[in-house]
Amino acid sequence: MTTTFATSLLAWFDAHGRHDLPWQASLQPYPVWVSEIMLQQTQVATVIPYFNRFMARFDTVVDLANADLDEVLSLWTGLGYYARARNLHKTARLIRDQYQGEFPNTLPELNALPGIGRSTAGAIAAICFGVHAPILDGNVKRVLARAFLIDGWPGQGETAAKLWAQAETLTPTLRVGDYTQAIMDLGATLCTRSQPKCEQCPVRTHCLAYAEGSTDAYPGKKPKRVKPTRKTHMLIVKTLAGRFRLSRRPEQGIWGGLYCFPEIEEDALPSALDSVPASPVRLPQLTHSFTHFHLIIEPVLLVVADEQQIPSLAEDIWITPDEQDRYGLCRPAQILLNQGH
DNA sequence: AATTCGGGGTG
DNA sequence: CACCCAGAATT
Repeated sequence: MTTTFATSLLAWFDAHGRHDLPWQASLQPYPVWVSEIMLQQTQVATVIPYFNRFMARFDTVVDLANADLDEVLSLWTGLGYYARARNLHKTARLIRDQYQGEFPNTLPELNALPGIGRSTAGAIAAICFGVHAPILDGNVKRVLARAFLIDGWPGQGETAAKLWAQAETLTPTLRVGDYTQAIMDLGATLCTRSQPKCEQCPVRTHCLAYAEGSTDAYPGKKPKRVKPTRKTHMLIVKTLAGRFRLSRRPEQGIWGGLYCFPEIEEDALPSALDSVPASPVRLPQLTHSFTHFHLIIEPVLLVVADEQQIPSLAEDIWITPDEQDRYGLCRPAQILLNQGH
C-alpha cells in the first residue's frame, strides 16, 4: 500500500465527509460533549433536533450546571437512556465546582466524569484537544471488524480487546480530531451494516473483508440465546350444552390469576384421561411464545353430558364462548375457545 | 463478563 | 418482527 489507512480516510473526509452537523460548527468541548452523550446508541438524525433545542436553552456548561435536573430531563424526553441526562447534569456541576467551568483536557480526567466512558473520552480528547486517543463506537467496530477480519461479537471481551488494539494502532498523531470524525462518518455513510457502498470506500484497498467478499459476516452478531421449547397439554372439557370448564391459575407464574384450560403434563395425561367418562379427542397443537421460551400446547377435547360428570374445584368456572369477555382469559384459552370445538 | 437502559430506524 | 444504533454503569 502506498498510502496509510488514516491518510486515505482523511482525504475522503475532506472531500466527501459531513462537515455541517450542528456540533461541528465549533470544536469547543461543551457542544462536542453534549453531542457525544446524545449520540450514544442514538442515530444522528434523531439527535439533531434534541441537540439544537438543548444548546438553545443552555449556552454554556455553567448554564447547564445552574439549571434544575427536571428541566434537563424535560429536554431529554423521547431520547431514551435517561441516565445520560442525569450524568450530563452531574458532570456539568462537577466541571463548574471542581474545574472552574473549564473542561479537563486529559483522557483519564475525562474518563472519570459521569457518563463519559473510554470511547467518549477518546472522542472529546481527540476532537477538542488533539490528544492521540482512539475511539470505539458502533461505527468504528464495524469498519475495523471488516477491514481486519476481526470475528466474534464485539460485546464479548476478547473481541472488544482486539478492536481496541486495532483502533489504537490506526489512530494517527496528525489530524487526530479529523480522523476521529472521519472514521465515524465512514461507518455511518458508507460502511453501513447492510449494503455497504464499498465502491465508494476510500479504504477498500485496506479492507480484507472487501477482498474476500465477506463484509456481511462482520461484525459478528450477538449470539441469540435459543429459547427453550416446552410442551404441555390443555384439557378442554365441554358439556353437551356447549359450556366449557376453565380454571383460575395461581397468582405466581405465567398467566398469573388468569383463567385457562387446566394444564396436564405429558406423564400425567393417561391417568387423567383414564378416570373420565368420555373419549378424548386430540386437537391440532398450537404454539405460544414468551420472551424466554416457546410453549407447544396440545389440546385434548373431552365432551361430557353435564358438569357433574367431572370433579371440579372451587375456583373453576363453566362458561359459553360468548361469556369470555367477563373474565380474564389467557391467550391460548381465548384461541381455543374461539375455534368452535 | 453479562445485563440493563429506551426510543427509533430499517430490512 | 429482529436487529442495531456516535456506550456506560451496574451486578
